[in-house]
Amino acid sequence: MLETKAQRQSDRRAEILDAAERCFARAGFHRASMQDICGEAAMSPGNLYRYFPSKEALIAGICERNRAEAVASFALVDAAPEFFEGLAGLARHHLVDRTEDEVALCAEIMAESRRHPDIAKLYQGIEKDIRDRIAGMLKQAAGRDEIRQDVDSDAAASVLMLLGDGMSWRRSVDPNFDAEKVLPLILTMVRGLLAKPDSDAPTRGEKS
Amino acid sequence: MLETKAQRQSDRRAEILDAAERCFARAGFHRASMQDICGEAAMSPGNLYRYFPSKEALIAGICERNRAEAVASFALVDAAPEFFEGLAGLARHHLVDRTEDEVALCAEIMAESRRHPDIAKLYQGIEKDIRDRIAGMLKQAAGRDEIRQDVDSDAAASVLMLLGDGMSWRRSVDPNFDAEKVLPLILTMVRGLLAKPDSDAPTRGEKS
DNA sequence: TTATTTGGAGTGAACGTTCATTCTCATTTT
DNA sequence: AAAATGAGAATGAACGTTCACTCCAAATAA
Repeated sequence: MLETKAQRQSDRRAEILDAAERCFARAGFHRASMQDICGEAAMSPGNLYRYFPSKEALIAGICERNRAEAVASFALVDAAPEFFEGLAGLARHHLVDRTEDEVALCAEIMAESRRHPDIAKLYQGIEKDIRDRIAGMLKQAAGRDEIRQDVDSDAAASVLMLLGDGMSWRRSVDPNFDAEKVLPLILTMVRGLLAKPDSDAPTRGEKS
Repeated sequence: MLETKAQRQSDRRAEILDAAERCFARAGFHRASMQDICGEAAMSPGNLYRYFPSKEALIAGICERNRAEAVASFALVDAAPEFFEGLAGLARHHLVDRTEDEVALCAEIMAESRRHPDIAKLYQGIEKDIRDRIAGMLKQAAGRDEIRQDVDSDAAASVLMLLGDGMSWRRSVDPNFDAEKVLPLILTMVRGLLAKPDSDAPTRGEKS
């Protein structure tokens, strides 16, 4: 009974965040009014404000949810038998399989974090989490001798995140962008950057 | 006399756009009020509206100015003695040398084009311009036998633009991002993607 | 020359709208 | 009955835009 109380609250909050995500993805943070979100959530403003104290708190809530999901997705890499295979899976999951709305929402949060200091702090925390995890992943792969030893894992992590952002933005800005078509080229490039020079997985034609 | 009249108008418009750029870069498009811009331009609202019919027209004006500059910067590649050298120069010019404000403004326009259909159309026009120019650049390099012949110049152009967007966003979102440090890795990757397999410019050690 | 007209440059208060948030009151649950 | 849950009108601030008006330099008329 006491459990279900908290559970109901939590469910309601999740529903509201779902509605907010849809609205933000559709119209952007500033153009999505609280009234819109109330409509989407089938709820009155007064009631919604009992669950979230401000519009900003909605973004914060959405960020936190996404953080959990993003961090969890790194299990894909750890589970894969070989590093580049895991990386390809992660890239596909994160950059191709995502819905338009998810990509749009991510773009929206990035754009918003450029101005709102609180969101910026929150977002940068998430980014740091992800960056550390990527760097760790690279170190581990180097330890297993799956990639070259002399990579600067910090700089390489930056490059991977940069590729991710680039893919996301291209998707959300260019209607003709075909992530499926571009992904293999990206992976080829990353292989060129990280693979050991004498790798047995030739990138294109190749030569040792 | 008739010339100077039009000239004065044009100068005034440029001044207003300068002010608007500063405001938009600082606060974002939605949070920069027309009053702010008027203040920055030292001009009353009524007068400003004699030069631009709406806030949206300000963004459009800024886009057009940037288009001209972006397109012009491709001369850097054409002027370079060798393809990858030219590309590196372009990348540096576009991704490292730019001021924070310029990067922020670019991010702002991208974000805005995700919602405002008119801006989207304008921005996509610019992107098409740039994409075509990149594709042409690649075709030309292939013709000169400076890069491998079997690159899909369309997909490769997408990749290059994606790298540009990624760099820009990383710069504007991550305060610790060091473009200078990452650029060589990017160029290495691009070389790996485009260089001829028997190239005399090995990807990491170096070079003739 | 001096006086008068003209029209573009510029002003800033005011308008109508939108929006996040709050207040009051009703309904349901415990 | 008391507390939690919900509704929706009300509030007040902020914003983009407009409008009636002033100012001033140059053109024209006297």
